[in-house]
Amino acid sequence: MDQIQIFTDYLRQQGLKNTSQRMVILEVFLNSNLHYSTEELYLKLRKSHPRIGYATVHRTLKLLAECGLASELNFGDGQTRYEPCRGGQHHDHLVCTRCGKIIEFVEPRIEKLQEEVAERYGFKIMSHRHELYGLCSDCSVASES
Amino acid sequence: MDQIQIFTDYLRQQGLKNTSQRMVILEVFLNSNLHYSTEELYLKLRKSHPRIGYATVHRTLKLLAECGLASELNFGDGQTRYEPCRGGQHHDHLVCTRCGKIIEFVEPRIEKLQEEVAERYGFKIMSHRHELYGLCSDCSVASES
DNA sequence: TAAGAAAATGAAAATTACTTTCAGAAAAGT
DNA sequence: ACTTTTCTGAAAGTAATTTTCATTTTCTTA
Repeated sequence: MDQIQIFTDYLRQQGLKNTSQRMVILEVFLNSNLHYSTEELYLKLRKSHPRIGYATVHRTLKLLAECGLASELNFGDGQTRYEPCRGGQHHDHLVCTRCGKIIEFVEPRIEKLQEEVAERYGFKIMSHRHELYGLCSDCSVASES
Repeated sequence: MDQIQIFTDYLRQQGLKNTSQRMVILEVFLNSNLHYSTEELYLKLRKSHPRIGYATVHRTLKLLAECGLASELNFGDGQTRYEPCRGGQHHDHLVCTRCGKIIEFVEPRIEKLQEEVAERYGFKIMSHRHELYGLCSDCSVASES
């Protein structure tokens, strides 16, 4: 089942309506590998669909997060970002504090140790965030000058 | 060198002034093991020092973070929190999404794997955040009912 | 110690990101 | 088509944080 189907099913199931705006936002959102903030996605959409408002973009991103098609990210810059969930492997992020580049990483051994830690405290993990901040390879070279 | 000394040295070095407000805020902040938001610390301070303003508390917490005496935490509830840095071992957090309890954990093996991941991408880690969200032992028992 | 320069304070205003409101527009059921 | 319900977009409202500004305080320097 593709992502458009997942979304339309979710809308129907919730008694919500399938509007052209929602479809456009979903499509543009999916066809990118970026980590959009609401603002950024709104600005991008405005080029091709100038009539779509900020609030609609915001509300749609929330919906996408609800139905599992997007995940909310927060890198401490005061803006919530969204990335498409491709149903693949869970990943975390390296964030370059100089150029803003975001690299995704997968490290199952860390996931495993997390579980171990949680168990130590009788804690039941529902979600987590793990972000490494610093300089990406380009920027750490650049800053040596 | 104690923390008051670190702070006064930092102030002098930056050409900033050593005021009674700053000292009071530092003292109250250090004498607690909580993870204060600006609001919470302001309210606590107001009981003993009603003349201290919110903005001063906010500015002082920022200063403490700058000079390494506090670290900023962000658990996604829209409030920045601060905890005293005791120069001890680095720790991360388990956050109970039901009762708000915050448990600190230390897991050097995770720290080590992080470094390994960073190396994989030629990335130089400056800081990181790692938080596990879920139910603490009390709350997971309570929610079984 | 007093005077001057520089910075801090606290109240209020401004900013920022996000969320809600509301009147008109669009979708889905009848 | 008609009716009900939900959406939309613009604008207003929130909440946390940050800045402004007139006044006060601190830290030299005379």
